[in-house]
Amino acid sequence: MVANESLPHPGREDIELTAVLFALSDEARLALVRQLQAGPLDMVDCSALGPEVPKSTRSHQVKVLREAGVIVSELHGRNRRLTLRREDIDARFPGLLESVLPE
Amino acid sequence: MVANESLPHPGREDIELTAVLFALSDEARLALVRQLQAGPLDMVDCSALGPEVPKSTRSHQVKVLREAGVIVSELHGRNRRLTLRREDIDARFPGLLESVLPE
DNA sequence: ACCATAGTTCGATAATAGTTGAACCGTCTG
DNA sequence: CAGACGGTTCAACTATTATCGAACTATGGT
Repeated sequence: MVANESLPHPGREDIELTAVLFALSDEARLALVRQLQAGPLDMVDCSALGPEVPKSTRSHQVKVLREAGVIVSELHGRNRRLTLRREDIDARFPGLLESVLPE
Repeated sequence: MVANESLPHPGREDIELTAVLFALSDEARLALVRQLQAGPLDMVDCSALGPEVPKSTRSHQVKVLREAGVIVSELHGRNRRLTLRREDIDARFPGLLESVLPE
């Protein structure tokens, strides 16, 4: 398995509410999503997960959000660019992000 | 510890978002909360948790929702009456329930 | 071409959560 | 007042999730 391959993301229709809620039920992941509100961010610049956190742990947290369909993780240069899937989540569960993320 | 004692419920201000999201991130618990949308229900009448589920398991599921502040569980005769804390959740996280429960 | 960077994956371990039977407790009904 | 009923709690077990080091891999810069 090559790190380069584009990682699997669920299609919009495959996003499950319980998976989204679970992904957001963790302080660190919620903080990351909140940070992504302002726009896409390279993983390395995401301070939300904490500076002291090993990269394998960070990778895991991002994976949970990605597999739940909350974020997109694309290869961008030698970084991963993380993007909140706002339109998809809004389409599937209108009002959810608005209620969970601060204004 | 007596079963009769009123069980601990967090005050409105102590309800934490991550705990609520976690409580709702389980299909059975989510189904129960959806059932409670229509109004309070005695625990014994809650079909959402499934009919084959042992009572200790049901008690545990209800506990998670109660401790998260999602529902109130009051002694009502020899039953437990479950009530969705709609006002409290709405006050703390406006729009959340509306987005998570079907219209 | 080399090396540093950013990140994934794997494997092990720790921590948390779920499931269930058994024992128990109040309340209601007869 | 003796059941039956509806639940809670406990303890043991299982299952899922989190954490993190180590090995590995593209990529970009020099």
